[in-house]
Amino acid sequence: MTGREASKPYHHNDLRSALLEAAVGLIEETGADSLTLRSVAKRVGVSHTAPYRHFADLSELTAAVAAEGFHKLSAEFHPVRTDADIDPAQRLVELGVAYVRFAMKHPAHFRVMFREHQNKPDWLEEASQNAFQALLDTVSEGQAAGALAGTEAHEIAIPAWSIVHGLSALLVDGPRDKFMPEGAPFTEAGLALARSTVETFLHGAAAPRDSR
Amino acid sequence: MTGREASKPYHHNDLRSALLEAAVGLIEETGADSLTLRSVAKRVGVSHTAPYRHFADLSELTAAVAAEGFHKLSAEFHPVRTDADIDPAQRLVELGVAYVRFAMKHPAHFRVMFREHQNKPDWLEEASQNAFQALLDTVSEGQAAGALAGTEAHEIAIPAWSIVHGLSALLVDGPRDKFMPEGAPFTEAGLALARSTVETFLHGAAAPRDSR
DNA sequence: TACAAAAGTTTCCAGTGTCAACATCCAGGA
DNA sequence: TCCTGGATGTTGACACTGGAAACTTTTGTA
Repeated sequence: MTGREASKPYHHNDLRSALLEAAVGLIEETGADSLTLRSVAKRVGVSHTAPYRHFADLSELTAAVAAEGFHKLSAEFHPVRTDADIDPAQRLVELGVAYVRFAMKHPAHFRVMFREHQNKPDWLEEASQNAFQALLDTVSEGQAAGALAGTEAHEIAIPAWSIVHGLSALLVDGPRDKFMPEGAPFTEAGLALARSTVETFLHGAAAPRDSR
Repeated sequence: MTGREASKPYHHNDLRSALLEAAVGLIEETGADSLTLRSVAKRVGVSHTAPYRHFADLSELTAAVAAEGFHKLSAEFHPVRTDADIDPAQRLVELGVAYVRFAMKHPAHFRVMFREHQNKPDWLEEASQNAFQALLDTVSEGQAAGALAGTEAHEIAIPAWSIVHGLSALLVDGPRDKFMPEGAPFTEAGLALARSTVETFLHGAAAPRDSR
C-alpha cells in the first residue's frame, strides 16, 4: 500500500557510486562552486537527504570525488611506470604527459583534487600521497640511472610536478585561446603542448651554450 | 529620530574597499568556499544587502578580489622588469620568484585568481592578460638577447608560467610538510624552493651530458 | 533651497545543508 | 517460517544563504 508505481525499488543498491558519478557530471556542467547536495540527489532521483547514508556531508562527497581522481591519476601513471622499453629520462616526460592527459580527460576530478578541503580525510591524503610517490620513484630511478640531474628525488620531482600541474591548471581553467591554435582539437593540442613543455623542462629553457 | 547612537555614519564612504579587504580576510581565515556575502557584510558592520550597491553579486565580488590580485602580481613584477642590472636569463628567474612570493604573501587572492569564474568580467580578463604579457615580454627580450632558447615567446613563457604557477598552487594549498623542512620559516623556505625550481627549469632536469 | 541620484536598510522569498523521526527492505537466527 | 535489527531511504523542520523589492538617509548640484 505504498504510493510507488511499480519499477523503482526502494533501495538503489549502488547509490554511493551513482552519487559520485552525478557529482562529477554536475561539476563538469556547472562548476564545482555551484555543486549542491540536493542537486546531486535530484539527479540520481533520490531524496535530498539520502546522500547522508554514504557521506557525512557535502565536503566529504567532494573529498571522495577528489580521492577517486587521485586513483584515476595513479592508474594513468601505471602503464608508464611499468613499460620497460622507455628510457629513464623519457619516462619522466611520459609521466608528465599522462598527468596532463588525466587533467584534460577528467577536469571535474582535477578541479576538486586541488581545492582546499576543510576536513581532509585520511584516505584522501593517502590517495594523493600515493600518486606523488609514483613520481618520486620515477625520478629516483632516473637519477640512479644517471639520466636525471641531482641526487635527491625532491629536487627534480617538485619542479616536475609543478610544471605539469601548472600547465594542467591553466589548460583546465585558464585562457585556452591564449594557449592553443584556434581550431585544433583540444585534447590533441593540449597533449602536444604537454610534451613540448616537459621536454623544455628536461633540457632547460636557457639557450644552448656549448654543444649542439 | 533615528535609533542610531552617535558616531557611526549612515554612509561608509569607502565601502567597496572595505568589503574587498574583509573578503580577503575571511578567505584567508576560513577558505574561499565558505565565503558568504552576509559574512563579509557583517564583518564590515553593514546590512547584508549593502554590498549590492557595489557588486552585482557574490561572484562579482570574488572576481574583484581576483582582479586586485592580478594587479598586485603585476606590481610585484614591476621592479624586476625595470631593473637594468639583471641579465636577461636571470630576469626570468627573478620574475618566477616574484610570482611565488606574491602567492605566499597573498594566498587568498591567489586562490581566487585561478578559480572558475562563472561570469568573468572584462576587467578581470584584462588584468590577467596584463600580468601574462609582462612574462611574455621578458621572455621575448631574453630570446632577442640570445639568453633564452627558441624564437617564439610562448614556447618558453607557457612552461615558465606553468612551473611557477604549479609550485605556488602546491605551496598555498598543497602538502607543505612534504615540500619543506619542518621548522623552517615558511616564506623563506618557499622562496628558496622557488629559486631552485626556476633555475632547474632554466638549466634543465636532464643530467649534464658534455660540459662541466 | 529643492530634489534626484547614490548609498544603505528592512522585509521577503526560494533554495540549501543538516538534523531528527519515520518508513522500507534485507539477512540471519529462533 | 517468522521476526527482528541494522542498513538504507524518506519526510519534515530549522537556520542560514543569495538575491529582489521597496523603503530611508544622505549628498551633490541646479
